[in-house]
Amino acid sequence: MGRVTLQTIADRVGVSRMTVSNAFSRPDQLSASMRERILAVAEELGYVGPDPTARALANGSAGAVGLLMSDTLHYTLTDEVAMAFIAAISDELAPTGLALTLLSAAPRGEGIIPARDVAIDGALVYSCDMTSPAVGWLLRRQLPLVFVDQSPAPGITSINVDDRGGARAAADHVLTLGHRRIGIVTSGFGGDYGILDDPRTATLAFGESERMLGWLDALDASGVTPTVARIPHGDPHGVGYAGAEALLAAGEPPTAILAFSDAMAGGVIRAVEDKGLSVPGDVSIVGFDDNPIARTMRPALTTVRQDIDAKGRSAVQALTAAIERTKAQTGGGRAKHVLLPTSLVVRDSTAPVS
Amino acid sequence: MGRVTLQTIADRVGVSRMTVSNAFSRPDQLSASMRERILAVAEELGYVGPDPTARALANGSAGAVGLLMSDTLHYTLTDEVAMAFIAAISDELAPTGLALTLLSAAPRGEGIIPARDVAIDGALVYSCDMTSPAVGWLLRRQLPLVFVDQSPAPGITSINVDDRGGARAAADHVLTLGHRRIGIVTSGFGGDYGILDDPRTATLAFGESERMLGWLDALDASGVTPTVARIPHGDPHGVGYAGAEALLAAGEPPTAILAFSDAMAGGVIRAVEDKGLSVPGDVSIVGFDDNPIARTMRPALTTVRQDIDAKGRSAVQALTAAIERTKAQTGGGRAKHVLLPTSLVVRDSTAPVS
DNA sequence: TCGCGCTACTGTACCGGTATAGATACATTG
DNA sequence: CAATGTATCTATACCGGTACAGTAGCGCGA
Repeated sequence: MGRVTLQTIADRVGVSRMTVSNAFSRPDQLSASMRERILAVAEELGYVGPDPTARALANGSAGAVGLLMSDTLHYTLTDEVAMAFIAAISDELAPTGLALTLLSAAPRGEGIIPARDVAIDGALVYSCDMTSPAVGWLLRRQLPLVFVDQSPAPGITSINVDDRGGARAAADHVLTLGHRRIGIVTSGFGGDYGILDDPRTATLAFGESERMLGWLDALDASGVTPTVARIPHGDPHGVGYAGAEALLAAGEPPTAILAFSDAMAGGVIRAVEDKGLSVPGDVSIVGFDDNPIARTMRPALTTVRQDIDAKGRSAVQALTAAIERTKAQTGGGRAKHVLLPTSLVVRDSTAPVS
Repeated sequence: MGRVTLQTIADRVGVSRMTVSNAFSRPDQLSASMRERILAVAEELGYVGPDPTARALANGSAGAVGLLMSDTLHYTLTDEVAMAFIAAISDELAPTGLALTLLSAAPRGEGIIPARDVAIDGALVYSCDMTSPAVGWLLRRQLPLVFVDQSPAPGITSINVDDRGGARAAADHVLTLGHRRIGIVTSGFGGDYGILDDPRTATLAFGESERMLGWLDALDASGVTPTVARIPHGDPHGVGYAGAEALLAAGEPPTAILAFSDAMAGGVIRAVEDKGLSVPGDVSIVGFDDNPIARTMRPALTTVRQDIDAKGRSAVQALTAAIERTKAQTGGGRAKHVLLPTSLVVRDSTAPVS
């Protein structure tokens, strides 16, 4: 027995296929009694409802949006901040009925490239390398896109966080506490590793670079030159640990360390304590993100808070708006560039220099 | 100007639409020179490739699999264990070219139910309530399904972890250390809350119930009756904290506490220490899952390890196999029921009773 | 010179729906 | 009672591809 389609039901009931379609998709187009008859027969034949694929083709919308994340999907998926972002997205997406499809940027497979071959109505591009082929495909497909935590591109709506301002606030905070020997621990793909000679000229990823600029804004203004340790991307705890070790080994140890993320700050704390120093007694530490773990860490971590929920929600709103516009053929609708604020959250990992 | 389709290109090149289709999808079906001409024109017209939706309809496969998670997608997405599971899934899925679509079980939207309306080739159902309408839709759609961390259902492949055996090992461990006053902290949706009179008769979710049985297997065998605190589902840290508080307040405090998860164990540790007791000096604590945080916790957490990576990979393998079978019309292919092993990992949060 | 097989391309019929413009029959109105 | 609605259902033409069964042309062996 072949598959049950609208036609199967139509034949059985003795009406046109269109009427059956209406019974499911536009109930106001037929009489209640007819609708009931049709639904009864459908039920009897085990028909679940119009086939999503066929429906998608006919009315030109897939019912899903894509989420493209960095090549290292695995790392991203074990990162609390990224997860909170996805959670916010899914919350905001739920009432729209759109599903969220994860697109891996690294097409390890043969010829199948999700960013090119998966049916979606639009996509969020989160913290990706612009030169990635996956981003290229999305652009070529002319899909509505929203860039998040990426270098804003002309014509494409972007949602960013004031990383620079937040980093500046973090550095100002330790400066105000009297610290002058300040270390920085950061991490990323490619570029230079180890103790950086000149962090201003180093090749850094977008977010990393913004935070670096913020830290340096404040430090330069006070005439302080930080020691910067940059570790290859990897497990954040390990990265933070290695970074702190490098800083503590390099000449006079810092009395304050600014970390690229809270996850890395956790490793920094551990390394400092393993060295026999106390936090914040001997070394003050500031993280970034206000990861949930920052609050449960011991000592509770001073950090720069970004509103991840707002980030996810704005991104979805911008995307759904763009999808609407595309559907309505309303051409323009200029790309917006949103910058969400950050704020310093002072907890127990920072103290005046002793 | 309308949209560019195969036909547009065909007209332009002066060949049939089928030949253009072959140029993209079956290069061996035409001459290299013709293919080049076609690709050149396609490039010129800004044609990206065959439309995924149309292709999906024509060859009957969507190129994506669904992942249905519990109603509280938000909580799930902030849970390290669930995330590690997703990461494993996406790793295993990558080479197949299938994308992963997140299906929310709770359709807050108007009439759109992702589990019914999104185009997928099959789905993983992770730790869901079987009575959830979303599961019902997936079943009715006759999609290839794999159940993970759920009560196995006849005819549906399931992947489970030996929760019961693991819990038994955890309980045996503290018994061996000499503990006799043992507390249990668990949590879930619905059912009874507070200190449970009889944990055997309580209404518990599947995973919760399996672990409970395991703990009781061992404790009963030693004639030990545990005190069980069950807290409504929520932030695991808070849940663990509240559970431990309840145990410590209830009569003679336990010298060992078994927690439903590592995340909850974190809250338990904090509550115990806040009470002025030391871990493991006064109270030994065992978690469950071997969450990455278990290792970085202080004291490092003794826990029951489950191989989440294997869980995700087996689930994907089972699902892709089922999808293959469906495509090949190979009817049967009996449902498999996989049970992955667990193992006790002893760290610093347990010690002999003093 | 005929038959054969091969390559390269075409024609047609789907995949399973939806939009839109009719066609009917019956009720309403002046 | 004719004219106009209006609620219901139907016919047809897509949506943008792919499968499969041709057909034409050509090299080649006998």
